[in-house]
Amino acid sequence: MKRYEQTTLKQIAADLKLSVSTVSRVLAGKGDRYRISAQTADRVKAEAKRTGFVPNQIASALRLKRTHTIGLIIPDISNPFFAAVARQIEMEAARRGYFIILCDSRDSTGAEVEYLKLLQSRSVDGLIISPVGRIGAHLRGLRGNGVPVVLIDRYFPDLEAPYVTSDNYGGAYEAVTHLIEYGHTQIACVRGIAGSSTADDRLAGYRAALGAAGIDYDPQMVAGDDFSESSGYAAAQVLLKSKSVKPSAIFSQGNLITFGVLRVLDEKNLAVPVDISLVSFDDHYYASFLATPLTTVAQDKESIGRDAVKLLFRQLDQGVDKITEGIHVPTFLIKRKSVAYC
Amino acid sequence: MKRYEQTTLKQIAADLKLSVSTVSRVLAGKGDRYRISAQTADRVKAEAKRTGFVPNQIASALRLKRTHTIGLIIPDISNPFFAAVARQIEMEAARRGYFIILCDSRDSTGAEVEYLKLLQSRSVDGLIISPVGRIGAHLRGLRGNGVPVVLIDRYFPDLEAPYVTSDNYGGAYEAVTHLIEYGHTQIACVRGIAGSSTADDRLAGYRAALGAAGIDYDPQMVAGDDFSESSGYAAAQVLLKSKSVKPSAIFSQGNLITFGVLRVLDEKNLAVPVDISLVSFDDHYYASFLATPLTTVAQDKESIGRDAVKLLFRQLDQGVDKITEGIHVPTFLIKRKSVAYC
DNA sequence: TTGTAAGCGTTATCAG
DNA sequence: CTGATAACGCTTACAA
Repeated sequence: MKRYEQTTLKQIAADLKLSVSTVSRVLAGKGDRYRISAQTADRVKAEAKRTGFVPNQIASALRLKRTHTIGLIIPDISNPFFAAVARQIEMEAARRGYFIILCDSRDSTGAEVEYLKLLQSRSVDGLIISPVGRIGAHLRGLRGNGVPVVLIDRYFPDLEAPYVTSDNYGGAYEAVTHLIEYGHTQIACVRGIAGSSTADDRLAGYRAALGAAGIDYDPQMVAGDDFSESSGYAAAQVLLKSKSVKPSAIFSQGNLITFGVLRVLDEKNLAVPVDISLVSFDDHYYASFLATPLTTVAQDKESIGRDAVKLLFRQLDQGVDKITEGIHVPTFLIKRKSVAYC
Repeated sequence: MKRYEQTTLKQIAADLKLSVSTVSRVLAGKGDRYRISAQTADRVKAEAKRTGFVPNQIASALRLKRTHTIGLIIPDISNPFFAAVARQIEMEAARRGYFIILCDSRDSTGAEVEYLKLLQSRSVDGLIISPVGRIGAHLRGLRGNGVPVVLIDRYFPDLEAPYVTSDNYGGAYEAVTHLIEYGHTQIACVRGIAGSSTADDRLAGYRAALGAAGIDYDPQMVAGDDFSESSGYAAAQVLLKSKSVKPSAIFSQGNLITFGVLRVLDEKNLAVPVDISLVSFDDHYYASFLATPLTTVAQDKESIGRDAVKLLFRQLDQGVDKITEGIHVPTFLIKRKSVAYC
């Protein structure tokens, strides 16, 4: 806050005819260690309370080179998945006396790179990021400089940085296998943004499940550009309009995508699951109340957030290069009513 | 970031045998104003680029008493309403070169007060807050100190602080009137947290609509403790179990509440709208895909976020006491299929 | 056109 | 037990 007439150590010291160091030590809780007399300590505390002293963390940060701030860059805070993860991260950070600077990259690589630079000039102590593009290089530089970084949701195979993500491969495998068990062989996949580990791993899981069942993989069965509603909408349209392909089931890679798919289904008067079966990544309250309660692959957002913070602080404690671990948090398939026998 | 060997003005100055002030002036883009020769300016810029100089905003903030940071305190970032507002706020702030420190108060007054103190010690330049409790006193103190504050979603009638909120009264009035037009007279209201302007105004709108139609207000028709799903669930249960009251329609004050209500309806095998009609505050993608597409009161979250930032910066420019304006952003009723004739 | 020096508020080191 | 002093990195009068 604009600290108009904020009390400072110096003022308290002057008022009490003590030195700033003494006041600092008392107020920093180091009175005992420096054997400040109980008397002076009390006087100082009283004066601090009287004047409403609030320590200036900016000054402290400058001196200590520790801001107690961590930067959080995510593609879209209004996506329920990221909102839930962000919430968990904020809580875990707060518990440890850290603040979160929230940066919404709007799925733009440019914005992301810009944020990275700005956060650096804000001297954040660490960074949790769900990267949009392949900014491995940038991050490598940061890590090389000793800045702790944790990737969430998406990671780079070629960047030896710690990350936390769902077991996207396993989740997709389970979802598609579920579909196959219900007799489906013509299964479409509406994918997220190509090149992201999230979309790639889910696609790999999809292919593996198909393969395990002896079903040929057909690239025509895959569509979609990113994780947005509009991409889901467009993809579902081409999938359902196609002459060469006739899906009896759809595997959607994300919650927003699913809305797009549902919109197309709605427009075409296709009912779930009688006309077409549907499984979606990401779970939410609403999934059970949809026209057809949705079968979903739920992600453990709390664990993702918690583990991300844990990995970040471990780097802070033990050094950046000691931690390169990647965590794949298990998903779980919630069976509702959007899958029927083919 | 932990700026291990970060370049500083001093280093560049030493390398170039110039003074820090010169380097500072060039790199702050004030070369012209101080008539630094193009020559030296170029040398400085080149060296800055070569060494990857990033200005230390912490030092700058200490010197200038401006952190370019604004604190955002909200009750729950995973509530889609707040997530959307937060996103807008972040974007507007970023446009102006400001960062957002995100604080999730978990609807706890204690946490909120704590955050307030911490943000103060972080010297944020301003504060946007959706208050949980009646912390008017705290905020008054801040404003008295010249700290810009904007309230969102909820406001205090007794605090002359600027705020931005939906026209909750009007939105509720319209929703309930809509119900009445469909012949309902036994309309229950599942409310949010008592004492919040949001819940109070929506209740007032509800009562006014009833009154305008000559329907008596029955306190038994009102239940609910806060804006959570569990509160909605509990409230709907008492409402539907009650002997003294038989609602044919429900007006839910929030999106999470609505999930609770739906859960009860589901358990009791009550269908919307044939057995009971339902209107809910807050709109979302999912509302149109629910078993019964939901009639909702949509809030203009973008405007709320945008206006909040606008009011904040106006205070920054013109002084805190100049701005005390309250903005009520219009809502709009989206009619879908959850309301039927009684 | 450039340099000097003071100061933002804190903390750490050294001294007593 | 307490104090003086330097330093963190930057900005800005004031000088030259």
